[in-house]
Amino acid sequence: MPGKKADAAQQQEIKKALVGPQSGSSPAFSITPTLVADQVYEALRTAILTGELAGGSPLRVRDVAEMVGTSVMPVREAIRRLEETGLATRVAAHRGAVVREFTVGELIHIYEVRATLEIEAARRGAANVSDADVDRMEAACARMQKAVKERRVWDALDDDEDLLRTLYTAGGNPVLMDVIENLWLQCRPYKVIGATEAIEHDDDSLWTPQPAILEAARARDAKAATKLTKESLTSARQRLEKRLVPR
Amino acid sequence: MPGKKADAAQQQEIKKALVGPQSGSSPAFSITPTLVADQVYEALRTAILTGELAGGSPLRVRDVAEMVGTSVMPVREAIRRLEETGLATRVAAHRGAVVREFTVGELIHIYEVRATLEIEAARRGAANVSDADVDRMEAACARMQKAVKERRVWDALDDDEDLLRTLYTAGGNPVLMDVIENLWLQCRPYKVIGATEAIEHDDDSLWTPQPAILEAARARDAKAATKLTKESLTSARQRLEKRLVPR
DNA sequence: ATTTTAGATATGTGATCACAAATCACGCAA
DNA sequence: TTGCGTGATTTGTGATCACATATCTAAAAT
Repeated sequence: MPGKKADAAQQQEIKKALVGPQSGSSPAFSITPTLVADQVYEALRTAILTGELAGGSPLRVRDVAEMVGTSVMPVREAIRRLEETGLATRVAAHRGAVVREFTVGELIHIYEVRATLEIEAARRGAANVSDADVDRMEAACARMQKAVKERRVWDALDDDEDLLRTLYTAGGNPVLMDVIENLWLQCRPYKVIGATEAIEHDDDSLWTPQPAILEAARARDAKAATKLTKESLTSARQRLEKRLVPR
Repeated sequence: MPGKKADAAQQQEIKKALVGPQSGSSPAFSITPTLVADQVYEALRTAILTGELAGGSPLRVRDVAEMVGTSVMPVREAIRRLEETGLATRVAAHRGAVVREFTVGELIHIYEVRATLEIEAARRGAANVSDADVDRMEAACARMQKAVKERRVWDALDDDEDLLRTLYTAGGNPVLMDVIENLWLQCRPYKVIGATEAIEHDDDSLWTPQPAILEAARARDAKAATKLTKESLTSARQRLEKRLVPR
C-alpha cells in the first residue's frame, strides 16, 4: 500500500512543520487575545510558504488538530481561510483540502498579473516615497545582500519583499498593496525553490535589480522604477517559461 | 436604548434577506452534495451584494444560524470566508464580524486597481476573442439594454459583467480574471446604488460604453478596447470623487 | 479472470454543549 | 452629577459527540 506509506511520511512532515513554532512555549503576554484559529492559520500558512508542506499534501483536520494541540474546529476555520487565500484547495465535497500546487502555467499567469500591478505600484511609489521610506528601503536592501551572502534564502526573500513593500505602500493605494501581497503569498513556495537554486549556483541575477530600484526611488525617478520592475518581473517570467519545456 | 432597537431592525432586514432563497424548499435532487456552509456563504454573499445587508450590519452567528435553519457551525465558516473575500470584517477578537462598509476613498482605490487590471485584460481579450465570444458579448449587451429599459438594475449589472467577463476571459489568464472578479464583488453594493440612481435620473451614460466595447472586440481592435475601458473606469472614478466633496 | 457489491474504515461535516471574553446595567461612592 | 466597580447578559469561540459520505478491502457472482 504505497499510498498509505506516502501519507504517513507526509504527516511526519506536517508534524515537524507545525509543532516547532509554539509547542511548549509559555503564554507570555498577549496584549491582543490571540485566537486559536488564527494561530492555526498562521502555522499552516508559514508551513506552506516555507515549502515544509509541499503542494498536494492533504490537510486532515484531525491530524492537524492533534499536532497543534487543539480540537478540529479551529483547524476547519483555518483551512477555510487558506482556501479563500488560494493556498489550499478543497478537492471535493466530503474529501477535504490539500495544499494547493501551482502548475508552471498558473505561475506564469500569476507573474503576468504581478507585472501589470507592480509596474503601476512602482510608478506611484517612486513618485511619492518619503526620505524615511528611502531609508527603510536602503536598510532592507543591505539586509538582503547580507542574507544572500550568508545563504539565508528565507531572510533574503523577506527583505526583498520588505523593500518593495515600502516602495509600493508609498504609492498610497492600500488595495493595490493588498492584492499584490496576496499574489506574493501564492508565489512564495516557488520563490523559495528558485532562490535556493540561484544561491546554490552562485547566480545573483535575482538580487541585482533591488539596488537599482532603490536608487531610482532615491531619485524619485518613476520612469526608471517602472522600467526596472518590468525587467525584473519579465526575467522572472522567462525563468518560469524555461521550466515549461525542460531541457 | 437606541442601539438595541437599531439592532433589532437590522436583524429583521437580515431575516428578510436570507430566508427568501431556500426556506421550505424540498431537497429536490442535488447531484453535487451541497454543503450547508456553502449555502450559508452564498446566501450571505448575495444578501450583501444586493445591499439587503447594508454595510455595518452585525453578523451574529446564532441569529444567522436560526434564520437559515442550521447550527452555528456552518455560519462561522461562511463568515470566515466572507472575511477573506473582503465582504466582512472582524471587528475584534471576541466581538464578531460586520458587513464591511467601504468608504468612498477605499472605493476609489478599488477602481484604480480595477482600471490597471481591466485595461490590460481588455487589451488581451480584444486581441483573442473568438467569434463565439463576440456572439456571447452581443447577446449580453442586448440583454443589458433591455434590462436597463425595463429598469431591472440587478439584471443590467449582471449582463454588464457577463459581457466583460467573456471579453476578459478570452485573454487567457484565469488569474487575472479571478482578481478582477473579486474586485467586482467588493464594488457591487456601490454599483447597485449608483446604477439605481442613474436609472431613476434617466442617465444612461453608465451603459453607453458597452456597445462600443463590443464593436471594438468584433473588430479585434485592442487599442480601441483599452481606450474604451480606460474611459469607462476613469469616469466611474470621477463619479466617485464627486461624492468625496458632496455638492 | 473481471466486475460488482457489501462491509469496514477513515474522514469531513453538522449539532450541541460549555466556556471565555466583552459589553451593558445597575449601584455605590466621592 | 460623575466616576468607578461589580454583577448580569450577550455573544463569539473551543471541545466533544454524532452522522454522512467517500474510499478501500474483500468476497461473490457472472
